[in-house]
Amino acid sequence: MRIASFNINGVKARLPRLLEWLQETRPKVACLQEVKSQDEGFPAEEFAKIGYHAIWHGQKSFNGVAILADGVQPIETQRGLPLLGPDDPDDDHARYLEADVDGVRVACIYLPNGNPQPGPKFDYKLAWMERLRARMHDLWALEIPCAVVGDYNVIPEDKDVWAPAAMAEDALMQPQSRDAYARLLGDGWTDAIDTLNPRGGVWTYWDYQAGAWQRDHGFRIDHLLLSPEAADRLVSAGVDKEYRGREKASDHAPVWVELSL
DNA sequence: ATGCCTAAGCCCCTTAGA
Repeated sequence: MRIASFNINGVKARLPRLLEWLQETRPKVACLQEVKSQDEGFPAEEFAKIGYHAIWHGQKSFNGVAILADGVQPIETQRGLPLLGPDDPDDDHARYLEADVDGVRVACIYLPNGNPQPGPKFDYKLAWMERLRARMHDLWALEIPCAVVGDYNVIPEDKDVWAPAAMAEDALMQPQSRDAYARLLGDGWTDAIDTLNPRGGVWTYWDYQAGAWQRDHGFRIDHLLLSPEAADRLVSAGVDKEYRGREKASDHAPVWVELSL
């Protein structure tokens, strides 16, 4: 079973590219981030025409996540991250959606960017990561194959960025961001792409600016984290890099993992 | 030290992204 994740940067602007990618790579599950559309504007019929059923959590202008499944309806299990307590500030961003597809629990995340740091946006990012960790503890306890995939907006290590110095002040690679990500791995989750490419040098994002794509100035922030029951069945994982070079591309490339289920 | 693109909104500038 192939599970893919793609930060599409606008579902309407990206629709032809997105349909093309789905038909060419045919993932069983496709998690989308930065849909940038309200619920009523989500083009579910376009996906249905090519055999994909969908659930989505939209928002005006930015954010927005969706889960598509080939030939089956994803069964929604959670929308938004549960708050950690009465003092936890309410979170109205559309950044988390979770569903069962053919016995696999799939969570689609769009983790906050956090820039500029320090500041309230960075605080929001770190708080969101704590809520995510709590949810992942619950997912872990299910003891079923589970994949938490999406745009984590964290560069885990220096080997995951073309020039660490160029990004030193960015929220994506602050020690607090990295520590929070490392805690997820410390809990036992498997970073599929890193496991198969331990030396690094794998990018999933290239900025639109300053010729970053042409110069291969990228970094890795789109991750696929697997529970032990899924990691035991890890066959391969990778980046559909060529889609970043196509006409009207997103600034992210799709990532995917193949499980023997 | 700054801007370099791109998408969306109520839309010819601002916000957000990373």
